[in-house]
Amino acid sequence: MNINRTSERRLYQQVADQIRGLIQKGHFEVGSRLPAERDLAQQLGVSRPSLREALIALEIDGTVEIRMGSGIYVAAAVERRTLSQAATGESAVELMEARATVEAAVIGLAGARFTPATLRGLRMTLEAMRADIEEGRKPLGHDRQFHLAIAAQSGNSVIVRLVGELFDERHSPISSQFRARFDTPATWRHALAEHEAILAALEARDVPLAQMRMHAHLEESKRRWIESEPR
Amino acid sequence: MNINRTSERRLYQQVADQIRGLIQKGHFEVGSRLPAERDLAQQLGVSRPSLREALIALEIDGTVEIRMGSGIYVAAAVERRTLSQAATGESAVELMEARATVEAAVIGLAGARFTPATLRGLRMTLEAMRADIEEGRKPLGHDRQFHLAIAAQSGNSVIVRLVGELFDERHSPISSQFRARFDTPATWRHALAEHEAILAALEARDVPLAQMRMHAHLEESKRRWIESEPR
DNA sequence: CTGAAAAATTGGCTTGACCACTTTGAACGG
DNA sequence: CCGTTCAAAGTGGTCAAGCCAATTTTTCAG
Repeated sequence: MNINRTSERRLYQQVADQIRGLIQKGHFEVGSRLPAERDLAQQLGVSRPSLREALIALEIDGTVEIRMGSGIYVAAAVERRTLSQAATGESAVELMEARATVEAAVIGLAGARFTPATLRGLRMTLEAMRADIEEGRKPLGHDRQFHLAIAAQSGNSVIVRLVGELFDERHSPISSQFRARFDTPATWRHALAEHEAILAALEARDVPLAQMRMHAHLEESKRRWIESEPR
Repeated sequence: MNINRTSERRLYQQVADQIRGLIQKGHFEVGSRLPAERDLAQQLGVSRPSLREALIALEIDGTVEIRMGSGIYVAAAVERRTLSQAATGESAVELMEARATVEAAVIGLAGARFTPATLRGLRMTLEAMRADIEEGRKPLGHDRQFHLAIAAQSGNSVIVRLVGELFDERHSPISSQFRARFDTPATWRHALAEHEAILAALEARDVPLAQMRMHAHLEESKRRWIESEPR
């Protein structure tokens, strides 16, 4: 039961995913007690501090409940997820589908309103995003800025709010694992390339193409999410 | 900078709170680097593993960003707007434009999934709406049901929630006058007729036409709203 | 001045140990 | 036989010290 030590993702994230998987596969009943920290660490092939870091992550997202002196228990809240089999994954999928539908439509609305100035702004945002990636920072903020700047061109504050809320939902407590699994330099580079394709279509004044590419971008994000899901 | 050791809260939670406080009080600038783990642990009077547990909690909730070999950085605060704050600066006109854009796109997504059974359901809803109007009741509930039933055919719960929230926003305190001005038998009859046109397009399996008519319906609603506005 | 290599810095992870709280079960008294 | 008590075992909570790997800074040769 060893874990790849050279992965880009931190060890506690891998361990947390592994434990989530074991719970969802039914290796541990809801409400039951997990093996003691010392034993579980040995079974998973990691040290106790690393296991504890994973347990804190699992405790924060409500997968597990830790009782001092007693043990680690599978939280009742997980029951919902177990019912629909990885409902967190599915809701993340639904979220990305919703974004694909809405944001493609929004480009249609914004359509003709793009000016050279706003296009320059978008390009600057993407350059900042590229710098983030190359310099090891998380480009999340500029990712958000790109999507919101496009929405803003609709001139409709309700739509801007909507796009922002959907974007932020990836980071709600429910999807806290989203970032952990999704956030690697490789996936960010894909996202950047797709952003640039969208911008290129906008610069060419080809609104339908920009719509298609926005849709494709969010569908690809969904696919990357699904494929990164631990088995 | 000592921490109460006999508290019931776990140490990592106390440390995480303390660091959040320091950031919020401005002791650490956004984007700046925090002291190294070893130093920070000593400053806070805890061991390095305990500090690391706190950092994981802070990393998960997005307060902090950890870069291997580089340092711990204060993440750019993603300001999360609350729903209550939603309506500031947003007009009913913008709301209806947003609905027109989103709900037309949703029909495209739901598209081929309409079955004879669901179409029968939609027709029944419209009959109930007609009955409401003729018998002097407010058809608001069936109006909502019609829009939500269409959204539900997308098979995407995020979209259903979205359409529902946008519908309900007409009735937020800000738009309390909406109903008073808009809610007349004449306008409801117009709305019903437009609903029936949408349904007819769906029954004819003409998705693009249905999209156009949904868009037109909500644009017409907006127009009726504007024209009824007192001058 | 430039660029590459070495040193210092920093986070990532492990081992081993001790403390505090909870549970368990056996001894004890009724 | 049953309930109580209390000590031992089990479990999470925390700490200390150290080594490794990635990054940053410094040094120094060209």
